[in-house]
Amino acid sequence: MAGGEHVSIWSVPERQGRGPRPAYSRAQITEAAVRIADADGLEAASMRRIAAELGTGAMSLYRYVPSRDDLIELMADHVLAEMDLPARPTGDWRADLTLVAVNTRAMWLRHAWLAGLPGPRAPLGPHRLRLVEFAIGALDVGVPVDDVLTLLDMLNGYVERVVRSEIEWERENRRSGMTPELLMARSGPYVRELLGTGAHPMLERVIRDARLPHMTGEERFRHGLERVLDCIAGALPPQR
Amino acid sequence: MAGGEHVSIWSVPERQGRGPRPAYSRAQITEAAVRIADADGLEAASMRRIAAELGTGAMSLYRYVPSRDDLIELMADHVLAEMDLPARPTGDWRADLTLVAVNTRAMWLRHAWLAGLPGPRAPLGPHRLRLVEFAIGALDVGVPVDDVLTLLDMLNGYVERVVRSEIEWERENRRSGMTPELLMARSGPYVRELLGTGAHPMLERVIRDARLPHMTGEERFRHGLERVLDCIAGALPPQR
DNA sequence: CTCCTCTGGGTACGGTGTACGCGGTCGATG
DNA sequence: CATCGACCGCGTACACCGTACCCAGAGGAG
Repeated sequence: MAGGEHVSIWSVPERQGRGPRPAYSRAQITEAAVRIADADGLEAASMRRIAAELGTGAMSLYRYVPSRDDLIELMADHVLAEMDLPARPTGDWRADLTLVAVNTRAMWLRHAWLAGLPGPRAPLGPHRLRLVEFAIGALDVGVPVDDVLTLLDMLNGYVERVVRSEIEWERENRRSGMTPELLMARSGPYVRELLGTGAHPMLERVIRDARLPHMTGEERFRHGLERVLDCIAGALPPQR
Repeated sequence: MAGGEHVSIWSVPERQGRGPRPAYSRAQITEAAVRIADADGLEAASMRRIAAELGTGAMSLYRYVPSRDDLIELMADHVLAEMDLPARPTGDWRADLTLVAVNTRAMWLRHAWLAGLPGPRAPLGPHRLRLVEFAIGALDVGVPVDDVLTLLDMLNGYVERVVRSEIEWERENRRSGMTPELLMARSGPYVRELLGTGAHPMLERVIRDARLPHMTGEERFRHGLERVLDCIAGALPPQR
């Protein structure tokens, strides 16, 4: 595959139709990679292992994809296809954005490796395009387009941050093989030492008063999401 | 260094004081690693290269740090020390949060590798602790602790998301060695094809009407930040 | 002084992404 | 239809990674 020259994978056509018929396809390779990444993490989805999953050699994949980074971009867009949204916004922006947020969280939890990807660049993948179309359209309720973009950054920022921390927490549990309780107990001495100094009154207060940390991830997320949507509502012109 | 058993690097003391005097220190190693990561990216900060920077062998570092992941956690907390904040919130929550947000952005731009780190787990590093103390304290203006946490997730989510995309955009420019204009021109055909289908009215509208994309990163960030702070203001009980 | 822990450092192992080159296969062209 | 060259799958090779394990020697504790 031509190396280094391309702008983004989306401008590189899959094939140009001379020579023998390809035995695989980008979609096939992408699906295999996603399967492995879901099971064993993104770093396990190495070119060799993906190739092995397909029954071929590592270097064969480079006939289909310029580099592993490009393949990862394909993976990221591929899983977005799972998110099924109405063809166009329903007119109820709050319901639409809730749908996007909840679906995004579910997808990130299903594909935890999404959390480790680089930030959002231009949304050039077809499925991402569809998603931003829907989201922007949902908030297209008489507010300047710049404000729509900002509000969506705020919402998506909240979603991604909270889900990232959920994922990280779960990974921590899995990695150490401990129950949450045991993990708490392990870090207990350090935290107790921290609190003992009295230099962290807010941390103390959070541990004493906050209810969020005792809720399930789902509850915590929905609760915060409503707050964020309230904030957005306050920034929109009065509806109707 | 004892492997695998520890909960977090913060509960592993640096030394226990028998035998010969250590030639290096965690701080020294961390600083060298940060220097390299700033210059050439996180993946360039390999154990071998960090060790070389200090004039020693790769395996010597493991006397100070259990693993590279732990070293990265040390790095992340280390750079937070650059953020100088007042000892305690000033009483003007909006000014305080602006300070945090602007400083966070500046730090991420200085240390672009922060964008690739795993999500926020429990804030156990000393500098991160200080930061969350300050932020929570700033918003401690008569609203339930849970709401404070949510609003901060929203604010930090916005900041991180926007800065991530800034970093990714800049990395793209650097990687391809192209000017932004040339890059635009390169992806032009693809985008034009997209718009030609008429299936993306919102994308079209953004390209036509949005002013945000034409502002500098700093302007774009400040502009959005004010919007987010407005949202937070709306969620607080009336002040005074 | 002896002992025993801890030091810095080397070697080795099993992985990684991918540059390059090979022989064989076929679609397009003469 | 014959031929040609682009494209196929794939193996080898290289430089690099994190780190398990081992060793000789330094130096505080008894």
